[in-house]
Amino acid sequence: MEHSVKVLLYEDNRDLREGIAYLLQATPGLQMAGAFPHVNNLKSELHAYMPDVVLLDINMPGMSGLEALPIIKSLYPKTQVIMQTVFDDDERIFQAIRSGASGYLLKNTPPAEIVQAVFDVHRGGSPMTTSVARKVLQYFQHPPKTHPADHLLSTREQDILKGLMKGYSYKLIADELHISIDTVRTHIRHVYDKLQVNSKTEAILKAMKEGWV
Amino acid sequence: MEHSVKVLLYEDNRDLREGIAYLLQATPGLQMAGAFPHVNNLKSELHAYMPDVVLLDINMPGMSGLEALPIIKSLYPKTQVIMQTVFDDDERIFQAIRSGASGYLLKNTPPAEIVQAVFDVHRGGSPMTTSVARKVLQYFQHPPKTHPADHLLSTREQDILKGLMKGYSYKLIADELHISIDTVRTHIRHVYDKLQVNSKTEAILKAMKEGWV
DNA sequence: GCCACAATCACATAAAGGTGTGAAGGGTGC
DNA sequence: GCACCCTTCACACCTTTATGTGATTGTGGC
Repeated sequence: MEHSVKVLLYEDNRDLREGIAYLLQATPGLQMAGAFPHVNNLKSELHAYMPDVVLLDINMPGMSGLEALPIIKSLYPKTQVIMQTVFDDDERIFQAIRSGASGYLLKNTPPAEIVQAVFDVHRGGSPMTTSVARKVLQYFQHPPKTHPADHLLSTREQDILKGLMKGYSYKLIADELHISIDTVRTHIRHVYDKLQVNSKTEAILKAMKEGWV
Repeated sequence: MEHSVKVLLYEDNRDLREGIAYLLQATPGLQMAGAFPHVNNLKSELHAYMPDVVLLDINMPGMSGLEALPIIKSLYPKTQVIMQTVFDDDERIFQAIRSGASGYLLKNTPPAEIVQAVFDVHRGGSPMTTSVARKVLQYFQHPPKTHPADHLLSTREQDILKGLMKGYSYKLIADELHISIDTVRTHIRHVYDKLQVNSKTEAILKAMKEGWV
């Protein structure tokens, strides 16, 4: 094989940091470039060590791993980053993914798997704790819907809005719902008032942006 | 713990099927309900065994695993399905995910990990081969864009369409692009012709559906 | 040079959409 | 009962869009 994989580790817990560092350093094919308790000197450390893989704890004093991640990916896009955290809440996970994380491990991951994960990301895989993977899949199946419309718009108003979002004209909507076109106008007026828009296009765009596709 | 996890296995390769079946059957906490080389009797087998987890090969003679998956999920939504395949092409992966697969393992997965995967899905996780996970993450970061518009619509026509998609009126678009409103009309006419629509709304919806958001 | 096409503009007409105003019946809640 | 909202409808007036027809200029290919 070519050169060994250079790893940089950020982890504020000293025992954990030294433990992982020792393990990585002792693994053939891996090269432990450095291990730090915070990311305050991130840029200079990245420049100095040019790591292939960064193991990044999310919760650290000072700048968090989530803030550090986009910096790493913007400066060195090819660097693979594995996030580590005790929390598996959706928000952090998706923020990390959007920022370009290549792996996401919970802190209960056994050390041997961490080592495996480093190799995995370097080979182009994305090691993930299975519970994290599940959340990612669920996001696919049910893109998050913020439903303020449910109580903001009445059921009839939602019917009309759905009609608009299908590209229907007032007349078509009226026919489909078996009401007069003037009634459709009235409902649309109310929808516009509530969504604070004043054209069909704006209403549709807003409805889509808010997620109720 | 409560009752053991009931597993149903579909795999056309006899050696593989019997090997995995033996392993599952020999694992404490797992109950091997049945192992079949095809899904032609899927419904009756599901009804007979009521499995917690289904291990489903994609490439089988007759009905494929991808076709069987939606049937399983529609009949027994709570049943967890792990897909197994030798191919990791994007199309199959995303079709499986959309159909509700909870796990996705490549065929080179060691048997011990298959067993682990069964427990994982039953616990609510989503075991995935890391290369599959990578594709899923990439899909997140760069939602696929089909850009037929690039050559279908001229640059100016795309400018106008973008204006529409921002909710602008003809007049606003004209001002922004420093052209007359009649020119905007002309371009929009051409856009409608090319997209085969006949209203602003339809054009916007089509543009969004095609991905050029 | 000719052709196709992109980009610009103009004038005109009909259809669709947006807004003001008003009103009647049904339902919920206090 | 009364206030408030939802749903339904009507008429009027104006703006925005959609479409028909036609024209000029410039660019790139053959």
